[in-house]
Amino acid sequence: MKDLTAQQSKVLNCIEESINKTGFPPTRAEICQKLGFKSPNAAESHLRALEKKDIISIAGGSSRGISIKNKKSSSGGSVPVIGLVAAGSATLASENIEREINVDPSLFSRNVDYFLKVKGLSMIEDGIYEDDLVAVHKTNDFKNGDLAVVRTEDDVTLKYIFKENHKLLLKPANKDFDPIHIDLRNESAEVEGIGVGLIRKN
Amino acid sequence: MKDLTAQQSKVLNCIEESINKTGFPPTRAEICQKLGFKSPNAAESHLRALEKKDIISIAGGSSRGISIKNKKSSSGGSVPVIGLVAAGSATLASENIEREINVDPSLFSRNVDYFLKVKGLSMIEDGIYEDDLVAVHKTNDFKNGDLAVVRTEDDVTLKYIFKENHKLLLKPANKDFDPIHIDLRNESAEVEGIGVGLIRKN
DNA sequence: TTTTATACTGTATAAATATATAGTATTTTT
DNA sequence: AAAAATACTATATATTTATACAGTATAAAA
Repeated sequence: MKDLTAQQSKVLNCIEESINKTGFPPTRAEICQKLGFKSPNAAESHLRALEKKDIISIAGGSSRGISIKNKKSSSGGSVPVIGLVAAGSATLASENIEREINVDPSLFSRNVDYFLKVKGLSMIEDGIYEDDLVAVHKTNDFKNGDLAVVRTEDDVTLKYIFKENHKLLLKPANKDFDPIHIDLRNESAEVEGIGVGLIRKN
Repeated sequence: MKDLTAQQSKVLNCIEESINKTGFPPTRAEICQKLGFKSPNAAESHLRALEKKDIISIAGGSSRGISIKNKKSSSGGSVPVIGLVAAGSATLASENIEREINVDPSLFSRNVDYFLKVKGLSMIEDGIYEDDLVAVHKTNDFKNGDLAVVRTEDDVTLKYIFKENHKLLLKPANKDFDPIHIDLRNESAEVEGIGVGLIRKN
């Protein structure tokens, strides 16, 4: 599958969010409003690009006629649980999958691609504990303050993310932990996804 | 739940079919075409009736703004979500059920009978926040220190429970809240169930 | 018995919406 | 270096769509 641009991902996310939240796809104007575009044609052309890449289909002549293709498992989706091995990669590689659980896709605001089993105490002040399962929506798009799964050069970590120009701030929710500053000119870092929910087992 | 008439069922079917087939809800005109009505108001009034019966919701002022409520998906154990009304009863009475969600029964250590939507901040120090859904296993059996849903004489509350002879201690996880002491010789209290897990939506 | 709900036709229209066209600018691909 | 794709603003408009209003008729509930 062809890769999506950052903007195209945002538009796709916007569509997903609308369907999950309201039950129906957005209009061009609604996409513009959510993403800050000032011309309906901004949304239109992104939609056409997504259609060309076979990500969505657009029903001509009908309002809100957007549907997402290859929509995997509308109900009873089986979602893998991935353990964060120290300094390991949180990919969907089968050796990292601890188990699979069935979740109602409508449970969380966005589609859940996997659950990340939390290691460490860096987020305890915001109620995210060791062995909690954080529901992760795979995307490289985020807003400042989002709970993000970030792959740095030598680690995969769950933190609040803030970006300003070439500087990335990964902020823990634990005063005993220091924020991580990353200068994207020197180091690489990639957002794997954002946390959209949490499951805890007592 | 009120019963639907034959025509209302047809309209509801038509909506479901449209969502499954196209990915978005139908317009009034499309409903008319499919069911053979000649006036858009035929569809409109059926939709209003379905809305009144709380089967669907209609987003005013937007096209195709129809969504089906309590959309319980096909498979898996469906578990109700109960909102804790202030001083209300957390029974499984249908009027308290906010929605139903499907969960993998193997997710939590014990069978989940319902989810309790948390109100208040009495447990925040242990990572249980407002609007979190606590998975509750219905039982009146508990161990000291269990997270319990307790019905007191004038409230239903979620606290850690400790029992010693005729004294019951309900302990919050928030230093701003005082523990509740109940003398079972004077007051009644009943354990509705114990918390076996938690789901949080961001 | 009167009201309310159901079940429509028919007409009309303001508002919502898709969509085309004309530009500008930057980046990526060929 | 040229072409194509990306990423928009800005304007316009035909069409889609929700939705109100005016009726008619029947069945069910109060």
